[in-house]
Amino acid sequence: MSIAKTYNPKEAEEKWYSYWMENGFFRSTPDEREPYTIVMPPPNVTGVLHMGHMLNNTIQDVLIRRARMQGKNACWVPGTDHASIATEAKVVAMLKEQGIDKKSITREEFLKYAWEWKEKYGGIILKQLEKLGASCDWDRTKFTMDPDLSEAVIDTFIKFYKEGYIYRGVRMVNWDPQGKTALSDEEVIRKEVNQKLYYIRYQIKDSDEYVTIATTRPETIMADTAICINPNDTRYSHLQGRTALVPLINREIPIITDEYVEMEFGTGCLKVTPAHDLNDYELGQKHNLEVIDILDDDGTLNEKAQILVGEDRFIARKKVAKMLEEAGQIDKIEDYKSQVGFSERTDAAIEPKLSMQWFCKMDQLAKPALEYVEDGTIKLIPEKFFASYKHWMENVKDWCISRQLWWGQRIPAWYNDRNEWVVAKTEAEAVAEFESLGKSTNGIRQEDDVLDTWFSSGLWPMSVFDGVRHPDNAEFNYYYPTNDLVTAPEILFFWVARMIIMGHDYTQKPPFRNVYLTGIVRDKLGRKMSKSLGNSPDPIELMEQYGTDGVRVGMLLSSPAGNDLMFDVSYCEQGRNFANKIWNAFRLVKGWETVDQPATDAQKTAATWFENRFNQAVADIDEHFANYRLSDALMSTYKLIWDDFCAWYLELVKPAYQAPIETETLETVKTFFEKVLALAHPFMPFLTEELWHDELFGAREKGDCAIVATYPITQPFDEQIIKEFEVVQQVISEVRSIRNTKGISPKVALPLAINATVIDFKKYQESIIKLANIAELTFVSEKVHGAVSFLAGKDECYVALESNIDVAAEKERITKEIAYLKGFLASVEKKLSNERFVQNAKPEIVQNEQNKKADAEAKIAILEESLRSLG
RNA sequence: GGAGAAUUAGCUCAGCUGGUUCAGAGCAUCUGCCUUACAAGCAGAGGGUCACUGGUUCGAAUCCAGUAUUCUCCACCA
Repeated sequence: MSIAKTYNPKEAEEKWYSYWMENGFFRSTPDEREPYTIVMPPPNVTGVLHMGHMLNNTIQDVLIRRARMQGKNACWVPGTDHASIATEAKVVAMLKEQGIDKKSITREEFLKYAWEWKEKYGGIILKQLEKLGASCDWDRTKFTMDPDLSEAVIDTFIKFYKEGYIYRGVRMVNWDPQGKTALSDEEVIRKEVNQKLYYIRYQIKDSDEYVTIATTRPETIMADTAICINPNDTRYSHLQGRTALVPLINREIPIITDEYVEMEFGTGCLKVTPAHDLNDYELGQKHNLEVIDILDDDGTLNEKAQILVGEDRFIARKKVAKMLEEAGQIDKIEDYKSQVGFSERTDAAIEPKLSMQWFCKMDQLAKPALEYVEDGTIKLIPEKFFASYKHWMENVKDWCISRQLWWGQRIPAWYNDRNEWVVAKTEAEAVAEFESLGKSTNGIRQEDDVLDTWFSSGLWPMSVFDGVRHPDNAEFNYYYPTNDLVTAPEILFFWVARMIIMGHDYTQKPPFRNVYLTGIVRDKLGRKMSKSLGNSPDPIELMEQYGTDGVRVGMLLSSPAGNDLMFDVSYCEQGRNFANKIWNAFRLVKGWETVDQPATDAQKTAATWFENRFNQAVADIDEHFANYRLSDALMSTYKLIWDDFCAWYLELVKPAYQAPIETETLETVKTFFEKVLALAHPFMPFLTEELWHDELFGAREKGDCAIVATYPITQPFDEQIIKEFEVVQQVISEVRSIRNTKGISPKVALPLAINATVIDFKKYQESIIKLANIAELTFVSEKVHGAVSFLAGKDECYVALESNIDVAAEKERITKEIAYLKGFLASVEKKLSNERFVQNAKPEIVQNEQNKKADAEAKIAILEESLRSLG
């Protein structure tokens, strides 16, 4: 029976994914085996698969599949994140398209829309992961707003509150005027922006004098409550204690002094606007200044501004500047570059805003989380991220955890009509709490505050096993701490640090042992792949085009941990080609007729070599996995299969055209084939499963699948055998090379004579004849004259050509080689004659140099002899 | 403004605590092959002052210092 000439991934992919699913191979329940657990970083519920997910989840799948094959109880928990602000923004936009304003509907109505939307569009990404071959335990799929997970979030809030980590207060926060919510520091992205620096004159009261200040934000002058100068600044000493007038509105403000003001910057005078700048706020606190907040939640000016009420801050900026100019109160305007914060999600310019919010105290919580990484309990891979992790942990500020949104877990705080409040899980408990405090419960209500998404995702490794609500449950105890976390470095602080903090606070254990930080997927030009740039290929299309296995291989081929991946479709092509190579190797074996015979000696020799080489490769691969060097592990697998298995082993045992193969050898080949399929399975699950079930291997028992095949275990191997065969390979290559350079067709069989003094070539006689196409192989003990010669190791080989050899060319070639060896020898001798080297270097190094010397001398002697014999 | 990282073949990257894994791999390139598993292939070949300048050392791609270029993270100076 013949099979297709090229591998057709599509069919295999559909067939085997549903087969795995139906037979429960992805499912995990606690048992006596060692668990191996990964919780998937939950993609946003609104997300669609992009190249970053592709990389991330391929890595996780490779790890989980390998662990499963190693006999561990592998559990990969998938899920999605409600992504509070990002999702709410999308729902708001959707409603807007339908002509519905968020303000016009109630919270309950909005949430109804949001849930509908989530049901409709949410989780597309999980479906897409199936195409990738992700072997998640889908029965465990979680969503961060599932009732049990939400309850865990509320419980945690209350616990942290009781432990004193959570407090409520008025602080300067990052305000997103578009999302109309507070943000944490981590959600603010700073970008350099070209701005104008306006030099504005403030008149001194009862005088014709002016003081000039420099600001980038003239629209905030109406909120000024002081002018500040450095007390040491003699230029302005005469102004101390005077009063200035805010331009346009002529409000009186004091002139104060503080060393905070840099004399060199601008004019050395600072306008103090406590409501709209963090530093000014602190200055205001210090000097007891009034706080005038002239901005509404949406970034428009309110009535306190007195002028331009209702205008957006950026329009107001221009208008104020114009009005000042007309009033002659602008000295000059300079171009100026400065850092401005933008909302990570809405990209709106952040407004520092004084606001009542909930905060989580971080300093104490952060300490054990830092220790875990410091003492190696948790390993960051690659380690280079430790420095910034440490820096963040040591400088972490309190975390603003409340968001003025609807989509998320509502903060369990209850207020009465006097705005007194208690923290309680239910209204009933709140009532009881109020009463026990002797406070009114009139008008009891909750505010429209929800918790930061990262507060809930921080619990993810615990909450997916219900470990927050029921820490004693068997599943949690079995699977937690999880093993590996695979995620992007961007969210090291957002997410990883907080999981460690929360995990420790609950369990006194780390939530995972290893954090594998993947790189960013970039295009060939080094640009980050993004939708807006349009430089990202559609992963689904890629999989259609190159096959899922091909794309998986392509992704991994050049992505060492933590390094960015310069993605190019040619990698997928390489992956596809590799899949095809395996497919065709299989076709070869499948096509053989058999004869009931034992293996020949040559076949046995080949099998011995390959077995040792295989074990060597397994050892390599194991080591690469231990170091999380997946691309190296893949490359070792790739070379083992392509070069050693296909190009050498199969060629060695391959019977002549239409000749049958010995049954014993076929069995050996099949055994090896299964082993290499097992090695390749984590990388190429579909192809390997497809071949695994081919009738070539006979009928498989139920459950005998590549997905649960035994992953090869490191076995001892004989390096000598491998090295010896390398010399044999060298002989074969040299003969081929001679053909190539002399323009002799590969079909022409050549005679070969070997003066074997080191290697037992007799053992490989047949192999050499076969692969180098040798007409006659003789063993000689003396130099063969008139033949092309070459050295394989230290044994000389001769190929007698029919035509006379080109003596001049041979001489030149040999002379060149001698020259090279002599140069090499000279450098070795120089070393050895250096007393300080002999004295200082380790004995084995010196011995090595001596070996090199003897080696080179022996080779030179042989070559010089050859040269002489050429006349 | 601070911190970290990178710079090795045309491209993407290995190269651990200095010395036979020391100048490597894959891809690409070139030459020859439609050899009956595979042209998505086979065989062979070429290709690098290890960014630059110094230093340490018997010995440096490897350690140190400086320079250049690039990247990332962190940081509230109007």
